[in-house]
Amino acid sequence: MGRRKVEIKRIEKKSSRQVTFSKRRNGLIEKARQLSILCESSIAVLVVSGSGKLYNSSSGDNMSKIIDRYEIQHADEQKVLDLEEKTRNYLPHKELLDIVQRKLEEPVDNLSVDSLMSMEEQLETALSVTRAKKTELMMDDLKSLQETMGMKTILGTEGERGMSSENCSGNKLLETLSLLK
Amino acid sequence: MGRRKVEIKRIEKKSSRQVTFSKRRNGLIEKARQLSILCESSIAVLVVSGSGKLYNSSSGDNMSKIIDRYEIQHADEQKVLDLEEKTRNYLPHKELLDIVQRKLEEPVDNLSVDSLMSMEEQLETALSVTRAKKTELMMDDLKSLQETMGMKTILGTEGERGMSSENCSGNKLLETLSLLK
DNA sequence: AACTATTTATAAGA
DNA sequence: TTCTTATAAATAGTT
Repeated sequence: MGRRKVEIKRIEKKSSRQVTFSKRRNGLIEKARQLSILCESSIAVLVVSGSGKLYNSSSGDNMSKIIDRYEIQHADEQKVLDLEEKTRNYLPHKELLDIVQRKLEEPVDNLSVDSLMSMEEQLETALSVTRAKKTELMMDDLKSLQETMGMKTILGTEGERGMSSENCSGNKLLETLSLLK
Repeated sequence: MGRRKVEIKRIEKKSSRQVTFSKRRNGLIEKARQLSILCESSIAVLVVSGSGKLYNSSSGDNMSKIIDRYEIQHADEQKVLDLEEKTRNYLPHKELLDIVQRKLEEPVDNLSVDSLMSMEEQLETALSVTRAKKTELMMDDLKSLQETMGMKTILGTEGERGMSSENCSGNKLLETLSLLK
């Protein structure tokens, strides 16, 4: 939509690339805003320019909420796959937490940016491992829930009486799952 | 761009809203893809429908990298503001870390999804506090760096010899800052 | 899921 | 950068 059709490939001329970047970025964000209003939805757009500058917009809800919603769905499932590798590559939890604890007890003046950055990294790992464990557990729950469901179908609706006590977390799980998909 | 002009306000008819949602969502994601190619940029689009379903796309780089880039810039600055409030509302670090440590030592079978979710929450707080402390320190460093810079201007380029040892983290800080904006 | 009349976005030029 | 305008592209309503 312009004086001529453009192929979708990198624009070589830097000045044109910059002008197009600015125009289309605004266009994209405006489209996001419209969609969020027209269809009652929450939309986040994050744009990182070639030079690393960040542009972002969120409509319908705030950015953190939208990103959280993404992470609920994706962060764990990826991380559970390489959980073992991660635990191999990082300190065991006990050691890690000992270190964090010692660090946080130090008076602020003795902390360096470097040590805090490293602590941040390690806490993130602890967090991702915790999340992965949670996902693991939820998957197990889901499996036994599905088994129970299957059994219910065979037994008819009266079968509920036979639900085993191991699956008592099913209701909480269902609540959680309804958030997930 | 259609048979008639539409006002940008919630579409009341559910079926039309759903059709428009689907068409415009695809349009938005395609626009993002084009922009990322035309202008060598990385773009994330996250869409949460009214019913809570998530659609997302990333082009130019993977979603986690783009979200990380956003969080480098935003997560901390907000959190440093209500750092005091947060530390008031949560367990002191030492206690928290004791609990996390005990929990992580338990055999997996004894962990419940609930306790892991709570641990996750608490680790996130520890993380945000750690980040806030880091930001605090960096701000302090920045201040003294600016003071040194000011002094250099007054003293001329030969003034470098006088840089105080407290500011030796300045170079590292500059590296970090260049990532931030 | 296709079609097409229109509107909207935007490429190039000023 | 901002505006103008010819044209391409997206899409609203229809089938």
